[in-house]
Amino acid sequence: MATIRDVARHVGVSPATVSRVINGVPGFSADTRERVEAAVAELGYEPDTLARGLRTMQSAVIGVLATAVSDALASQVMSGIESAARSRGYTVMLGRAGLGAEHAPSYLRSFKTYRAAGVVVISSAITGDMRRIAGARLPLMAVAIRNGDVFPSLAIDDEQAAYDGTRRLLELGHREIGLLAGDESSMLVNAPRERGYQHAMAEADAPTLVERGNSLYDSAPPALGRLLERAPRLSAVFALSDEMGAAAINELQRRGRRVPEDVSVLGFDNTRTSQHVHPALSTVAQPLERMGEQAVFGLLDGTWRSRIFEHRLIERGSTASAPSPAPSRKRNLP
Amino acid sequence: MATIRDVARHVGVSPATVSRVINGVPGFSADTRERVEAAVAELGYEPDTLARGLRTMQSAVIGVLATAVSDALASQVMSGIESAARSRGYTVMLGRAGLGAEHAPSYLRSFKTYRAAGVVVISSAITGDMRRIAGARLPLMAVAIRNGDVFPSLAIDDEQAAYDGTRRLLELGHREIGLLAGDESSMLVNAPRERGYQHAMAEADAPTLVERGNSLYDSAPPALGRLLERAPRLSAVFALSDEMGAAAINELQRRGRRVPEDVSVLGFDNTRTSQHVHPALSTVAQPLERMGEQAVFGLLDGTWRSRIFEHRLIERGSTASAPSPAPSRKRNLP
DNA sequence: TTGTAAGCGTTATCAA
DNA sequence: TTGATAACGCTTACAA
Repeated sequence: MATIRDVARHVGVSPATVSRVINGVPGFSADTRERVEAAVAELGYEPDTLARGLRTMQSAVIGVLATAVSDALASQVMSGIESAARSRGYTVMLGRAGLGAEHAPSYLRSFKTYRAAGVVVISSAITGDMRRIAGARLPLMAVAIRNGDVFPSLAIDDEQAAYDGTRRLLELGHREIGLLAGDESSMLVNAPRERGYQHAMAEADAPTLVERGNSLYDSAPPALGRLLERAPRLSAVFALSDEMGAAAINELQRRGRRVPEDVSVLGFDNTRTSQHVHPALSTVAQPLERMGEQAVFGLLDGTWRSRIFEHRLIERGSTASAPSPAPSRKRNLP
Repeated sequence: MATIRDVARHVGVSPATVSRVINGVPGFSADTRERVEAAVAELGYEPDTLARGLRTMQSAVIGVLATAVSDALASQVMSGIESAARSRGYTVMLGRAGLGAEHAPSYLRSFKTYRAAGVVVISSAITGDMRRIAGARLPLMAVAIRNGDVFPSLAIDDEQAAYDGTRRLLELGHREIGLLAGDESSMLVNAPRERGYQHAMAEADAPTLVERGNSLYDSAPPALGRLLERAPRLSAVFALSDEMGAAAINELQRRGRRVPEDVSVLGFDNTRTSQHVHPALSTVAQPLERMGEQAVFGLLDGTWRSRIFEHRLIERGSTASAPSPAPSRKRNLP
């Protein structure tokens, strides 16, 4: 591999001059510039990132911390991160924090010693510990989760979004709406969503009905079972994740209920999973890729301030008007 | 951030000694070792990866090149890569090559200047171009794709796997089995799979029936439509990707056919998508995570030789015996 | 068992 | 407009 000295020698200038040309630092004639560029091309010279990073005390990497790398939501955010990073000439370093964020410290240390420009943390909280490890040089920014001003984040207003989703179901004439919530470990995103649901239901004077899964597919059927046991005639299910929403659709159909004719299902997040069921899952969308992009731009431009993104209700085939209630026997008695 | 000199000064030894202790290079007393370790802990010293990499001419990073970051198959492989890398103290650098591998060169160059220990390329071919850019120092290893001995890879025997899948469908009594194939751009994995299908069908003297999608969900319904048009009474569909398989199940049900009672559906890859439909998709499984792990171990241990992994048929709810043929009118005529 | 010193490939400072 | 030089933090001969 050619070094900057090789190029310098080849052109007959000093390494410093070559460096200036490469980095666009003023201080060279148009002539030398051309000759340097020619030599760079001819020798196939690539600046050594490690040496440069050592000298400048920073390198062109963005760290990413996801709870699980094969998670659909995280994948979509990462997709945005990658494209933004690439557009700025940065590369992405990937770390899996684990469900309890147990690997976060070691990855953070690693990112720090690589002199990463910043780290985006996907849908898990930035703890004081993490901040302390990262230190002043390494800005952290959370995506798809927030906690007031405790840490900088790019997220939607989960409470409002869940409120809007519930409202829509209510508007469609549903009253018995079951909530498939996530587990305690992700309270920062689940609690506000639950509040949004509770709020809308209270406003409409409708009875609330909550069962808890863990946001993953397999947790939904049993939770749905419990919902159905408590409210056999429920006409809508609001799942706080698309995986649970997809599972709800499938489980409902397995139990002989039609979706959306008998019961409507609404999901959350708009991950690709929502399009992999039939009928396709209506869902409360977060602009995940855009959030990923903006996170790296924020990190790189030094404007790592929190921002709230617009959520959006996407209605696909899984939601419809509530079925007109079957005539109740009692009332029909003369 | 503390440097190695700070630690040295703190202990009252030379930087060299500290370095030796840290790297376990023989040449220090038990006593100094303890004192150095204490100082390291006290100062919170972390060796600078960049400086170390510059000096040793290599760094603890593994590059990953995926066609798309948010792809389910790639995600699963990456999951294995991450865990193997972490177990060896390596970090993962992520690159998205794009469908036509258009970004592969630039990422490869980047990985090279970071002095990565190796690169794993997920389900796309390693071209001569890529090899040339990587040079001798940067080993490349493909996963979930292969091409004889043209490049080193970890993959299943796609032809045999598709053959086995088709055989199983045949054993279940199916004869009219439609194939939902992928597109030309991924021929290295699709062609052998198609051959496997053709081979099994020919052996059984059954008519072949192929329509092409692009491996993604949305491409399947139209392709399935064409299949159904050509063979309205087909009793099984073999999809060469789980997304297409999932889509086939949903589309079949939408058209009023029961799965698996009327038509069986078999998928390919065993990505998480296969479990997100109802009935759950039977599929030909590749050990994706394990392949990812083994790829990094191979890269790191310098044994980057091709290896064929065992595929496995996973039967879930989407496959069953062929329906007994409805009595054909003609034959029933006396 | 330990220390000295050189050098990895850059860039920044200073002088020309 | 250019060049010499030092320094970034580390490892590794080589010397003691």
